[in-house]
Amino acid sequence: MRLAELSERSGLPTATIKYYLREQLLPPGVLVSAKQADYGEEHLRRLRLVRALIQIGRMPIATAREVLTAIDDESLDQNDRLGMAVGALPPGPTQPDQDDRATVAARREADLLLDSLGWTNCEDASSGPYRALVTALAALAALGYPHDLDHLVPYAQQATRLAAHDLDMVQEYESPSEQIEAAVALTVLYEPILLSLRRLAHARESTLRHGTRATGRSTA
Amino acid sequence: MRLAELSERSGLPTATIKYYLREQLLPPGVLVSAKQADYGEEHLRRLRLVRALIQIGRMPIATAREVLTAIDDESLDQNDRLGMAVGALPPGPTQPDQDDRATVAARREADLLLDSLGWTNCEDASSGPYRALVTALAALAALGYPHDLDHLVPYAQQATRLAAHDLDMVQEYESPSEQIEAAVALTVLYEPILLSLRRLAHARESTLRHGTRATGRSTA
DNA sequence: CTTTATGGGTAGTTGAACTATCCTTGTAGG
DNA sequence: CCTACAAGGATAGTTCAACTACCCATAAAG
Repeated sequence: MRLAELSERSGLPTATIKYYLREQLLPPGVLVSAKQADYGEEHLRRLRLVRALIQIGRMPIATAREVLTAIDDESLDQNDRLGMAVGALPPGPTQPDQDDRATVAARREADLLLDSLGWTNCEDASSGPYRALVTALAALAALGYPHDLDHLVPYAQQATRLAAHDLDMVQEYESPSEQIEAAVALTVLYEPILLSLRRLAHARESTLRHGTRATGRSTA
Repeated sequence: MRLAELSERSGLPTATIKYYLREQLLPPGVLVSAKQADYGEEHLRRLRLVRALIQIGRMPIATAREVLTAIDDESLDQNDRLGMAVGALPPGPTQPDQDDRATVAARREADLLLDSLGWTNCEDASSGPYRALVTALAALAALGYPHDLDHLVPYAQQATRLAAHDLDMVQEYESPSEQIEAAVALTVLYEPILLSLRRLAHARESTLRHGTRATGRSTA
């Protein structure tokens, strides 16, 4: 199909698709003649994935490119490829963390949690999720909110169950490439689902506890 | 304390603090004399909350202002105030949703899920979380990934447990204002914790299932 | 009484994600 | 064959959010 048709079917302006081609988020179409390219269904699908990563995953274009590069790299072995793809997902490794009092304490708390769960050496101090965890714990501490093991362990338990469920989903796929794309897509797309359900559950639980309650925008 | 000291203690440039004052994210200090203002500990704390909302909650300044306005508004009754505060948190109500095939189907799936959980009328179609849920389901569908009840119910169950835990935390506080700030802060700050733990659990679970595995940036 | 710092306002900067334009090249109808 | 319309590709411009640098008048300090 032509660029114009790709644009129509994806709902994106041609200028945006050209931009994605330039940024290498979308592989070029096959040149049917020096000035005409042809795109297939795989381009449409890739475009949908790109939009999911950017809009729903809220990740910058450079990050999306990294992820897609890892997904496409058939030269690496499966483990490295998967590791690079999900490792590139935001939150990426942030700056070498200022070592203020609060951060050091938060890091200790995080290590304590991971140790108590037996999640040793799964992640060293450089991974995005670990950093994000420490940052959030530091912010909680700075505001005086609870962030000790008693409060974190329930979260970790639910996370463990979700992870098992997620891995089951990924293992439904056969080919390495499919599994890696599934791992990326399901990691990213189930995040808003989880957060939305938590918010909805807050509202539900609050109603149960306090009777009627305004639950957001019903007033606006 | 002076602006300069507030800047030093919060780690933010004075220019940024002045910007937040202008944007009404921070109440003005008490004018000690037409050209000198004085700030207290509550300003420092508010500044930390603002940074948490913006950096960790990744919300735009305008949204943070809405949330803070609701937190501060002592004129409303507790339910409305809480509802407005958490209702303003992102993802806010997005545009009136294009009614393409995929979105309609996703909405039906979402309604089915909420019905099957008995979460009726907790949230109507206009709330942010509901919209985010529908959007994510539509994206999953477009990519051909599972998004049916069987896959969503486990997520909803874990979300329910987390919500109960969260409400317990909020109810530890006595005053209405404290509860509302706690609800906002804990809603926002536990989100990255939950997502980080899920990612870490993915790595852990993957190691258990497949033996060694590259878990992200260890290769970079 | 001078020097330096402060608060407040205004305008400029930066980076990300597009978007509009131009130009060259095909391609097709007559 | 010739002309006109459209596609592809490159380049520069736009928009928005979040800061940030500068300026000026006023105070507080020495």
